[in-house]
Amino acid sequence: MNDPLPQYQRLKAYVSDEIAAGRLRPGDRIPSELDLIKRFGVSRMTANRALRELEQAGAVTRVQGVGSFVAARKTEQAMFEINNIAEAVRAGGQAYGCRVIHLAAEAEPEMLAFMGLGAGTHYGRAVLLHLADGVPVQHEDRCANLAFAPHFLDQDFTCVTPYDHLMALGPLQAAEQVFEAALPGPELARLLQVPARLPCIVLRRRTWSMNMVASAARITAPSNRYRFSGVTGAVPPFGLGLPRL
Amino acid sequence: MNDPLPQYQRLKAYVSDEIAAGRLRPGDRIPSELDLIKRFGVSRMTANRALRELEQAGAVTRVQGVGSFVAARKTEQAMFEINNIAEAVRAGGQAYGCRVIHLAAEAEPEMLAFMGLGAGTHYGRAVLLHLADGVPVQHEDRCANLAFAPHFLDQDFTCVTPYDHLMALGPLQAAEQVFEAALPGPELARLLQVPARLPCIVLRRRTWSMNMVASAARITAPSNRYRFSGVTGAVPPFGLGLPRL
DNA sequence: TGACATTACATGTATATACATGTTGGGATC
DNA sequence: GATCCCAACATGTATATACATGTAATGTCA
Repeated sequence: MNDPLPQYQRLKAYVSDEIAAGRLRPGDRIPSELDLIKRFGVSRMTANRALRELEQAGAVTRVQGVGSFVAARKTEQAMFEINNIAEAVRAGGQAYGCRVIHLAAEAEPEMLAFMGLGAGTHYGRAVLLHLADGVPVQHEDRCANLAFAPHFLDQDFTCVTPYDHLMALGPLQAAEQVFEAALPGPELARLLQVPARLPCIVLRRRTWSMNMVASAARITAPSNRYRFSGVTGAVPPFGLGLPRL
Repeated sequence: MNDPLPQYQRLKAYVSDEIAAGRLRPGDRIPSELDLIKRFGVSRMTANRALRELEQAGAVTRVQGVGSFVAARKTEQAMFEINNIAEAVRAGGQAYGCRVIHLAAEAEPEMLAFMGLGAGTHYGRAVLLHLADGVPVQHEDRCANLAFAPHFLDQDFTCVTPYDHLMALGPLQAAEQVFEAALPGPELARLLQVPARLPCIVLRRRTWSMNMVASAARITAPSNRYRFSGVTGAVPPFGLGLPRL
């Protein structure tokens, strides 16, 4: 019925499972082509293809003459700038701060529906206010899948952003993002310290990792304090012409 | 000094240059592995690698038993959904319409600065109102580089969206997008037929093609009538079953 | 004319082999 | 002990070959 996976796919799955399971961590040396040949009985070209494709996928770094290693973390960069708000604030030369508004083991029904997970799954919810030089720039209502991040609620989010914590647990597989505009409403306006009639941009995001929904978030930012932007592709003047495919 | 390019890179460059130059257009058949073997005197594995990597890069679609083709529009798909508004409306089962508000050979200074092009370049500006079942869903203020799209102002935008026209002229290289939230202001509110206090989402976008800025646009959409969304990466449980927002 | 087999073509994967390039460590030599 | 050379290893690329799988067109036969 179902064909067996091609050999090179099996090798890729083997290596990326080791990474996903945490047995191989960023910077670790992964099996060389010769190792894979001996372990799986394949030819070198097959092992080479597996490792090369893992490199192209950003999961692995290869250095000629030295070996292959688990890549640091480039995956998230490619995905329309899943921004680390703390880094973005600091990059602008401002001081980053965070206030924890709410922390609970239960999530709102609306958010749960958004995450698309059924009953029997446990959630952690964190409502945070991100500050730049003390001024609120983003309100974040995040719901994490505790099956993916068991210690989500134990984090001190004034030090470690949800982004940092979740990213450390596994590579980002996919992200869905929806942009909307909305008025903040009285409570949000108070938290963000903006007039209730100031339009805010609302980003709802779901991320997948380790073959499950890792977390969902609703991020609200006053449009005059924070903008979501992204560049995809290679902008010519720097990339010397067409991005080499 | 500089090593010659590897063979497979030469093949990739050859094919992607043909695409970039417009000699191969979306849907066109590209040289088969056998063609490349005969033309460049390489082995089949080398031609295979070149075409396979072009496929992974999204430039080419390959069908076993049939051939390889210039990818329809996967490029733009990968770039955070540069949506064709007409298609999006029709996909929702509504009738698409477009009203041309303004058409001129001059662009606003603000837009010109945004495009980042100096003097001596010619621009065409089109202000359009996109309708779904007669209801305005998007206001588009677009400025095209006439060096890239010389016949931009001759288009009948009630039939051909700027997207269609520009996409037909060359492959998308890069896109920059900024999302903001704003109130529409009296004139826009009148055009969009919404209350002046309804928050709208504003997307400013620049696109590059053929090594130049192809066009810039400011797209305004009432948040209750249109949403910008995108998925990046592969959503795990085989793609399906995520609750629509 | 319609059904079916054949053929040509194209891609998908896998192997064995070869040579090139780069790194590293160990051992011989001075 | 310091230096240099070389072997072992790892990746990078290329080739010839093989078989599998899939599509499309063609020709044959009823």
